[in-house]
Amino acid sequence: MATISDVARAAGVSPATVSRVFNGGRVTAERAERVRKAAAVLGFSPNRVARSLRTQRASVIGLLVPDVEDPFFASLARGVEDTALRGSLSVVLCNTDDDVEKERRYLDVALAEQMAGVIVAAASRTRTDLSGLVARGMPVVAVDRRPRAAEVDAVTVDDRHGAEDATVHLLERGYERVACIAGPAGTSTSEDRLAGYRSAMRDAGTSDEQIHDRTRHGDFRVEGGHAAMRELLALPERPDAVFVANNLMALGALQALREADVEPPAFGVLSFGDLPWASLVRPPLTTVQLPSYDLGASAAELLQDRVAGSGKPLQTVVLRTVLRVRDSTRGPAPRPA
Amino acid sequence: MATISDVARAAGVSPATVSRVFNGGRVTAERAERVRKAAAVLGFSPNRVARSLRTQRASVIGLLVPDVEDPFFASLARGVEDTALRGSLSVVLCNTDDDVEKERRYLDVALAEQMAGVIVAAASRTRTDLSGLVARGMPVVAVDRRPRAAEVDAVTVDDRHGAEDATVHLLERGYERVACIAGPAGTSTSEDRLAGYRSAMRDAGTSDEQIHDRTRHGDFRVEGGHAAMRELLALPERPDAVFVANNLMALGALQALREADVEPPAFGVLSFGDLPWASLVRPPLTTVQLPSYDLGASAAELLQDRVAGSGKPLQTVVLRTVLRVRDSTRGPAPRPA
DNA sequence: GGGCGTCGAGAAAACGATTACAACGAGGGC
DNA sequence: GCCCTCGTTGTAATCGTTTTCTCGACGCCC
Repeated sequence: MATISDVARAAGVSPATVSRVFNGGRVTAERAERVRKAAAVLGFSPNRVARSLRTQRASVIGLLVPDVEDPFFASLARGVEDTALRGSLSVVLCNTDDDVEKERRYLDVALAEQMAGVIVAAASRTRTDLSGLVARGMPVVAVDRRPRAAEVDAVTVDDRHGAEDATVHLLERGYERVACIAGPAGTSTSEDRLAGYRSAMRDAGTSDEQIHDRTRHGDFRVEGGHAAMRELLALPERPDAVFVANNLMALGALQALREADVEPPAFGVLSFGDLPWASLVRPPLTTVQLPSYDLGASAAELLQDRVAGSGKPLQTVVLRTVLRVRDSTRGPAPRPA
Repeated sequence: MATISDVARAAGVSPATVSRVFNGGRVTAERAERVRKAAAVLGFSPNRVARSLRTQRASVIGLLVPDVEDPFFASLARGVEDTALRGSLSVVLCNTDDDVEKERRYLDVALAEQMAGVIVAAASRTRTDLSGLVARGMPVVAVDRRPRAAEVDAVTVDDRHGAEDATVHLLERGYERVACIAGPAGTSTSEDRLAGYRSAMRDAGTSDEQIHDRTRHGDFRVEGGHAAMRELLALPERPDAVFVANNLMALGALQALREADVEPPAFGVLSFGDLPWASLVRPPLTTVQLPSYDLGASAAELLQDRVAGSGKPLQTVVLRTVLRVRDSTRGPAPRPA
């Protein structure tokens, strides 16, 4: 690779001048032209590593998600990447597997790598520690999940209302014993969605004991949804519908239902979080659609502002969910009169 | 952040000694201990940017895929990331959208960023140009799709045989007019799969004209599959089964079938490339399972070898596909005798 | 015409690590 | 006892940029 000095020599100027040409310094038109020509001939493009070292700012941001194989986070990642590209930032992808230790190691890398900033879907609301980054002046944006300490910008969805609306929908459709497969304790999304479910159930007159009995916690993964659904089906007072707190667990729940020969919509199924194939499953699945792409895009925009040095006060952007009603919640079989 | 000199001062040694402690140089045990203690106290970890500049080698690799929202590439990305992590490399994610120009820009970034290497699922077999990177000594591994110029390592699947087996399966199940929704011309995966389909059809005695008439090209995306399926359904001699060359187009094809009230398995549907929900669609979809994760993992391993300076001759690793038979190809309705 | 402000360009000092080289001390062989 | 060798350590150069000075030239105003 040609260096800035090579270009300088070829154009008969100093390296400083070349740098100024590429960074918008004041250079006479004639010299700038000579530099540009020389750079083109030599195929020069500034070494970003050296630039980073000097400016103490990289053109790379980190994106920490639990698992990019989850369609929700894949879409979010896509939103981040598209937006970052427009700001000529590169995105380093990190899968944390919701493992706080793994997450911590990645955050250390972000520091050592002098990344321009980090977007993180925190593995744990209480145990994820972003204060080290913040203290060292690294811009951080929380996405999807709120971290406990509120010292960073955040982009989330309105989990609580989304879950409440969804649960109300199930009740309105005539289901009488609506169960809930919640996420793991300790993530804000899980807790908020559970809160929404509970709130709707209480409003409908269900007792706290019943609500508690009909709630299971999964791990936001297929297997967890499967196991939780089996437990729910084994209850003495078997539920007739389930609100599942994320897409992958809904997949597991559907499998469990199929194994037990229980079919929607006689048994109502509603997934919080869309699935690309939700309309193809028979019957098509009612879902709460999450603006996953926009979540990523907004987070990336917010981060870019911070990287550029915006001094705005911290903000939390909350995006809306949309209930997409399909056949899986059409209503229970009419009861014999 | 503490620098190496800070640590050196705190430990009462020279920066060189600190560096040696961290890079396996010869240092007396007593001093090494002092250095480690000082580093721990100061929370020091070597600045990777400075290290990269000095050693001319980064700890970041680029991963260029068409679209990480495609479950196939998401899984592949996951394989790359997991493997890279073990070698303490970070992965920069780049979505090319199969756009050669966008891909070229990303390759330029890889150079400017001095990345350790690049794994690329080439946007085009003929127009993707990796020679610039290779000429500058950057390790490159092609994944999933073979580039034309064979001067790089590659990890692919056995597309041709997989497609041939799949087509044979459809024929064996009694379908008589097996159509094909192929990918865009110009990618090796598309061409190899089409070749496999053709080969099986010819062996079954189908004429080249008929084969040609029953073939449509899509863009590897949902919409392309949808459009192609509609065209196929409108043929005067309507096919009774379709071999779809990738997962997303299969999704589109299924939608088109549903809109036309055509149901598998009376109409056979087989997807090349798995879908996480293939078993949930009714009827469950027969697929050719691709080792997407392993594809990524192998590519990352190969790249790490190269980064470490392995002088082995170039290699191409070909992974096997597995035909996963499900109900969508159970066979056509028995014909009236 | 002199002083002053402005603008452009170059020299050189960072940024924080690695590493070639030289220096130094100790130990062993003769 | 001297010299050679070997193993550790420190000094300083280096990677390729950006950026702060400094300097010179130029133009303008009084």
